[in-house]
This record gives sequence, structure tokens and C-alpha cells, in this order.
Amino acid sequence: MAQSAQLQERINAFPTACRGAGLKVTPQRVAVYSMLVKTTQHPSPEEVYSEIRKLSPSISLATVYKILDMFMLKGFIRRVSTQDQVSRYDANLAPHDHLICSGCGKIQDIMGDEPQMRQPSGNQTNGFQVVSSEIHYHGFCGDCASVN
Amino acid sequence: MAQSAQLQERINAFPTACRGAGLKVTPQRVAVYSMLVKTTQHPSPEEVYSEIRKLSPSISLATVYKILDMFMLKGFIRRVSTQDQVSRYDANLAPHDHLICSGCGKIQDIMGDEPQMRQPSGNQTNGFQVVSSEIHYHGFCGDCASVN
DNA sequence: GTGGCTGCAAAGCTTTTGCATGTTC
DNA sequence: GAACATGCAAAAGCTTTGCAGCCAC
Repeated sequence: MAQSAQLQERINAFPTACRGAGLKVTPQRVAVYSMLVKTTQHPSPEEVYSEIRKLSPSISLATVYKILDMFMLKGFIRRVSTQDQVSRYDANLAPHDHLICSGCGKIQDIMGDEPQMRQPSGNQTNGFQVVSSEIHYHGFCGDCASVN
Repeated sequence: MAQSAQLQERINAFPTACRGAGLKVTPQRVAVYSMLVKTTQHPSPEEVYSEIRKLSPSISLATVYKILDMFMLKGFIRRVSTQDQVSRYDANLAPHDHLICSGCGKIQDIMGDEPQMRQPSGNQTNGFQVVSSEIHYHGFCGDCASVN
């Protein structure tokens, strides 16, 4: 599938991007980045940690936090807004929208029409300069809809 | 202004709504509800607490948390999604969109066109049933835009 | 009077910080 | 070899919980 080849390409480009940003390339950073690029979920630090621990049991949770912060600072990933108490991260930097399940809390990405085009309507913006936008759809995913 | 009369009406209706939901009406609950209805901000528990403390110094932070949870459960208020580490609450239950300032973190409400009408485009929804939606506009508010 | 609510204090999570050791370049 | 990253442990937030006393109904 073309999609996964594209992801692999981003992973291959990571060491160069990393050094370009003035960061050293370490196994821990490669592991965190690869995991975030590959998943369609929006994992929390704890989830990143336990996933990576399967392969590299010596990694520490504090390191995961430090790496995520650093990646945010360098613009490699971004934080997703959530209503619950944990941070969630996303390596998909293309503008896209979210389906948020009120049942299980899962967040699914969907591509928007032309999200760059959206502007707030009316004159209530008070000089606000829009840089980007995303739609949050709340509801129930396939699994949870069948239960409710 | 018609707007503030409408808010006052919601505050006046609160004791009845409260009892209707099987809750006792206490000064603390009235204070929390009034504060949330009146503000156009989206205060965190800590902010609710310190605001109410000015008038009723004996209220405790744990009580504020319990009241906010109970109000959520009863559908009087809702939690707003944020990227930072604190919960924020909103008593404005009408569908509306948000302007989120990347500079100062402030979240401003704006009314959408006809938000009920929005549906995710394409066929990537995988059986997801949309209940509601809101647009998050990211950018810089009037104050922060002039600095940047 | 009773059940539910409040306030206090303690505990539980998530996240951050400091520092010695280890790794990348 | 120097600068930076990691891992550990401790600390710092934010939030939840348990329980005795108090208040609304």
C-alpha cells in the first residue's frame, strides 16, 4: 500500500531531520518517532512508554516525556486537545479533523475537505488571526454505536 | 442588554432545575453555577474556586471539584477540550465554536453558522454516528496578534 | 430526623525536575 | 572529549477519595 511506504519514508528521513533541528539521534528518539508515525491512534505518554518497552525494556517514562516535549518544541509532533486528564500526541501534521467517541474515548483522524479555507463566520472574532482549524465531531464510533 | 437578562433567567431557574435532577440546592452550588453562566471564559476548577472564595471564603477546592463533576453528570455544564493540563468548563450548552489563542491560551466562544448541519465528508467515518460538532480555530487573539 | 453535601486531610495520577551516568558526534 | 541525552528518584501539579460534621428538605 502506498500509505505505509510514505510512512516508512518519514521514518527514514527522521535522523536527518533530527540533526537538522540540532538534536542527537538516539535509539529512544527513533523508537518514539516511529511509533507515533505508524499509529493511527493518538497515544498518551504512558501508552508510548509501554509500547516501546516491549522492544526496549530499559527506556524510562521520564525520557518519553522529555522526548515528546522536545518533539513538540521542534514541531515534529503536536498535542491533540482532549477532555480527559492525559496528553495525547499526533505525528500527522497535515490538517485534518477528528471523530471523538463519547463511548470509548477513541479519537479517529479523518481528512477534511479543504480545512485551510475555513474562517469563522460573522464579526465576533475581535481581531483574532486564524492560523489553522479543525472540526471535532462528537458521537459514537462503529463499535460503541451498536451497543447504544 | 437582553443577553444579561437571559443569563439572569438561567440563574433564577437553577434551584428548580437542581431539585428536578434530584440534587439539593446549596449556596456553593448556586455560586458555582452563577459564576459559570456569567463568565465568557472557560474557567478551570482552580479559577472557579478562587473567584467564589472572594465572596464565600469558606468554600473548599474539593467541593468545587465535586460540584463540577455532579453538574457534568446532570448535563448542566460540559468540559471543554484543551491542550493544556487543566480541565475547563462551559455552561453554554448551545452549539458553538472556539477561537483558541496559541499565545495566551484564552478560549473565546463564537456562534457557528449552523453547526448541527456539519457532517464529516467522505467515506472514512467507519460507521461513526455524529451527535455534535465544533470547530476549533487556532491562531492569535487581538492582544497577542499585535505582539507577534 | 434523614440523606445528602461540605470541608478537611490524605492519597492517587500525571507530569516535571535534578543529577549522576552513559552516548552521540 | 565535550555536549547532550538518558534513567532514576524525588518533587510538584491537578484531581479524587474517605470520613466526620453540617445542612437542606
